[in-house]
Amino acid sequence: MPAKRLPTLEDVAARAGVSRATASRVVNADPRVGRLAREAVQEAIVELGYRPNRNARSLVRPEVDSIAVVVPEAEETVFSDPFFAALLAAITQSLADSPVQVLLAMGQPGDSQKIERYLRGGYTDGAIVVSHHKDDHIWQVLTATKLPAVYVGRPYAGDVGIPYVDVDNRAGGALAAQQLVSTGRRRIGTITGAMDMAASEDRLAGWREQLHSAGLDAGLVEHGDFSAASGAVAIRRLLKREPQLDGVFVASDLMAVAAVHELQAAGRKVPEEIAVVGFDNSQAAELTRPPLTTVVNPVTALAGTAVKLLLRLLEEQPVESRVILETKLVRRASA
Amino acid sequence: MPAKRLPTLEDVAARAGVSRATASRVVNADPRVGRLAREAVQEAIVELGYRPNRNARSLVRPEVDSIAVVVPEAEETVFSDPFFAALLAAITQSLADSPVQVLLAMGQPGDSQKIERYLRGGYTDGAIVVSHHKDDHIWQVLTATKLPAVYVGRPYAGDVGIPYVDVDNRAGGALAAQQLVSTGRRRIGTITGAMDMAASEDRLAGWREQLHSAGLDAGLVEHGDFSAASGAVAIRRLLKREPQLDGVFVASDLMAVAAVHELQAAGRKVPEEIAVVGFDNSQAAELTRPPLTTVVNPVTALAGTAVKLLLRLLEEQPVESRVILETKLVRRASA
DNA sequence: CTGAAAGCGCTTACAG
DNA sequence: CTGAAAGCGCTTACAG
Repeated sequence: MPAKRLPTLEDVAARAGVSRATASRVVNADPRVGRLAREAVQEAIVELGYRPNRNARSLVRPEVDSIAVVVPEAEETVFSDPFFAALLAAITQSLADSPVQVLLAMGQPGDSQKIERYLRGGYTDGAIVVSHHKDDHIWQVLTATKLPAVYVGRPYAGDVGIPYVDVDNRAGGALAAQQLVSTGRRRIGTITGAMDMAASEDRLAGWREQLHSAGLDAGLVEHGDFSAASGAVAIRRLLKREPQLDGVFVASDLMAVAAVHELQAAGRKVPEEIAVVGFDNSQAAELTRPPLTTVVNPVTALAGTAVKLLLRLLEEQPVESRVILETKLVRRASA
Repeated sequence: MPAKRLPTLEDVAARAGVSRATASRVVNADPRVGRLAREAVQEAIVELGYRPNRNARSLVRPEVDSIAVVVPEAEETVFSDPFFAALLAAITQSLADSPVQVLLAMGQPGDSQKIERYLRGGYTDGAIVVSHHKDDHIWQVLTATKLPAVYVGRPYAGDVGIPYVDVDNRAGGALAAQQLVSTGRRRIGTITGAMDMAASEDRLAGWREQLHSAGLDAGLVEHGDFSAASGAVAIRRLLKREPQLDGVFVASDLMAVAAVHELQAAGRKVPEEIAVVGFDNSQAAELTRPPLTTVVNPVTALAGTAVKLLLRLLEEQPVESRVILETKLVRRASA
């Protein structure tokens, strides 16, 4: 007799004096079980503290158990950037009423091996990949293993045969630039996100496009990496390069808030002397002083669409290969 | 032939011209497999895009697969209160090098049924329960199903036979009060957390104790629920009740930051006219103006201890029934 | 080094 | 309404 063994359905059946089949039917709320049998089984379940073995069930009833949200970023990043928090909350919420588990797989962006091993390992039935960098090999793994997957954010490599949802980042960057231009700013810079990500490229492209068509210099570009610290550093560099800087588009609110703090610390008035436009429309944008003018990142729609696509993929139904969501500018005090 | 079937080990074996046993050994990196066989199997795996079926493996090799972090709070709360974010990050990190999955189970605090069903459902091998309210029946479920579990934070019902880790909340409340008293404040209030949680009780008790022993009125108590909004409401009530209020201990930084904003909006200078002490030592405490004096909630140690205890429980080793972590005050500008 | 066979805990036609 | 039996995909003594 082993030291400790969890009670199985067999134990429950024995105790209730019925067959495993009947016990199983009770557990699964199958209506065609007699009252006496049902009650006996229910009692046995309580007495034994029976919990079904999920693995055994899944083996024989192949349903969707879990989907992984893959974020090739460090844990600190994931939990400190409100964009991820909001996206994760939204994904979790879209699946709240289904029995599908949401697993979170994170890992250093440089080293996606752990994630790749995870994806290959059969731990999950599908994946939503959220923050995708140029150098990771995630899509190759997804393709090789045929794991149903959806990207949030255009894959850097372009169309790789995996459907994706994205916000129109290019239009967003353009909106931001337009706001700065149309309010009379002339020395306009931008702080980009990590340049190994498609979103950063697109936002920059939109910004650049607008400056060009306004006949302004589109050279005042500094690269951040979406972290608060990088925003502070970048704005300092920008000021150094162009002391007359009077407007800046920062590719995320997290960086933008840091940049505003930095500007204020340097004695520059926002928005009087320099206007700042962020991206994301996160809570922080609203709470910081002055409140941030920013481009909306429709997190809930992004999450909902990704989940919907993945669920369809898992049911082997056809899905759009890409969905691009519109964005808009929210005008507040900073620009 | 079914429309679509994932390749199994059997398929791999057939393709490689070996037995399932050998194929299995290659997948599990068993050294005693000949080079030719190994290579043939590896090739087959790649060609077929084989992913092992985790359920089948777990069935036969009963290892710890996943642990659930149970937070009986709404998704929004979990993702907006930095305390949870920090705790989740820390728990995830402690398990980063192990193959153990971290599942996140959330749900409305009033309605813990969904969580209870989840816990009974056999979805996970163990649980860390993080934010526990008086009315939920989680511990009863854990006890009934013998699911290995650890609480972060003293269970409201007291010693229920489930080990827990907690910070010394009572001492923390006392430290906060002491700081206010010792800097000459005399009309000192407090904003509590949700009163159906042990942490709120303990922090309040510590605060009360100190005021009593300083011979001050300990009646200026307003109840919040740990949300930012509740902090704002509570400080207004406090001011209404006692316009001379010159010090307040707020039971979380999230509420404290909101209270400070509210005070500033009402034209009160912090700390000159009114001192504020928070709890948690979250990032926000550092970033808000003025920076918050606050009591440290040692999140990393809390998480690390909880994981350690749970892992031991899962290995059926004996564990302490409770671990209480010390706390300290971090002095900044707000008090 | 390799394979045939048993078995993990469950569900589900099938037969009654 | 109920049970005997097959089978899900894998691992692992056991025997060779």
